[in-house]
Amino acid sequence: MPAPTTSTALHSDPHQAVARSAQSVPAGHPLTGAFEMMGARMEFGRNCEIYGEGEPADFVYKVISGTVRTSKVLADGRRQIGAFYHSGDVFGLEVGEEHSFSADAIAASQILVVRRSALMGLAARDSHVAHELWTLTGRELARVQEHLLLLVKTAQERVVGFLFEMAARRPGGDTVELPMSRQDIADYLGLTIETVSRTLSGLENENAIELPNSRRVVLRNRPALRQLNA
Amino acid sequence: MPAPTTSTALHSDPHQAVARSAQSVPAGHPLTGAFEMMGARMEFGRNCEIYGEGEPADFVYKVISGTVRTSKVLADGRRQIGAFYHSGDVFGLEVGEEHSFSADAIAASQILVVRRSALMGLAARDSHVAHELWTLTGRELARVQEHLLLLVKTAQERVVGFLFEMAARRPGGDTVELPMSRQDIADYLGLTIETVSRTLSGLENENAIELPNSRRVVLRNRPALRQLNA
DNA sequence: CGTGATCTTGAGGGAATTCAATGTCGGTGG
DNA sequence: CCACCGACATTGAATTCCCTCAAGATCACG
Repeated sequence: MPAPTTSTALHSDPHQAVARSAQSVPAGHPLTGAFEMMGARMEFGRNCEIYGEGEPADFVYKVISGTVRTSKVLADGRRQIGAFYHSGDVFGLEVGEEHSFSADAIAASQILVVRRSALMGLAARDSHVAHELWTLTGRELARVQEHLLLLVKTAQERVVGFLFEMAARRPGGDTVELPMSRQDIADYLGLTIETVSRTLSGLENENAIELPNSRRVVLRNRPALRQLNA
Repeated sequence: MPAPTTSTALHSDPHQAVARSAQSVPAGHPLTGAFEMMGARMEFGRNCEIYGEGEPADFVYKVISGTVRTSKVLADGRRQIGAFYHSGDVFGLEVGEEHSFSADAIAASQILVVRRSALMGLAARDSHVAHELWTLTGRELARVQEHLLLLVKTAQERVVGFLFEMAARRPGGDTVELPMSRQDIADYLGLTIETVSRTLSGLENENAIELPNSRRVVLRNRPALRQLNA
């Protein structure tokens, strides 16, 4: 098991803005639209905390630009990353009253913030919105299950699986931009930073990938990677 | 990573019964009640498949008695268990159109089977039912996230975590009944059967637990276990 | 009792971690 | 411009943990 890692988290409390901007929306509006209409757009800097684990889950968030990670610090000090969220992704939608993970921006990010109570109220009146909320949670469930399946594989399979996951998000062809650090990747995959690094180097030596720099990966040989993915 | 394990799965197709027994229910009924009224009670024998991975998710299930496991066979032949469901648990509720895992009864089980379309129709008309469906999916999400956190820990922590999980389910005090085999536990925890067995033996040597027989565990020293749980 | 399935225990090896050192990149100031 | 610095990433060597393979023990059942 990887050793504990410490991370610095700059805290800010930018949520007052929402109260001002939040506004009601005509019932019957589809959620995707409602999100845009009801929310306040906010900026978060690199490593800025958006919310903390255990805080009241009064808001739901949508990434406009940038990247967000959710994470949790375990009892022994180790950090597990729950997910990375990119443009268009919704995060922070909880069924319970508290956030089960904390969230911070990996890079400067624009985030749309919506009152949870507003969505819930809308859902209570409009079954389409209710269905949309349910679908969001269901997609999250599917994502976590995929993540779980990654964690029972070998280091190489985890890293390759991660690369495919990242590649699938943006239509960048075979070039994948990694907005997160090696430590973030390691904490997402349940590996150490050294193992991630070694594995990437190994894949490069086998001509499966190319590493122009540490934050960019080119998938040179997808079939070979597919095979390593098991 | 554990080596592939093969498992025999007796197949039966007992779903015709549902069509006969399914009946509509007055709108506005709470889901918990609706489940009982709309469903057909069915019996599944040990190792009987309830549904298979990739099959249309036309039904939702609730355990009346017995235990159910959901599992998935990975590309390399290894099996990952997604969850164990006990009395009162709902399983098989999908947001998509297909089951993402297969499900089988670990022991002889009574299962309540409900048409998904009936629930969905109810949810479309009654926001309380919709909320209930959403809550079910949300609880499942929380459960999978807990499971995921287990998989990044050491073998000992996984096994201890599993024992606590099982102990929390039934109010049996410190005595925990394990309805599943060592292989099932191993496939749930991403370990080998040998490691599970060794870890349990180790815990017994440290007087943290007692093993009257292979399917029963007595938690002798919860504080010590709590510590090992990290 | 046998017999097979399940579980436990042992010995050895391999994969990932740990500890440690070196390398790279971007920024800042001399 | 480039030397320096800190953060991040890579590489190396040794260790640890868990897996693999194998043998024995226990249990349920005929």
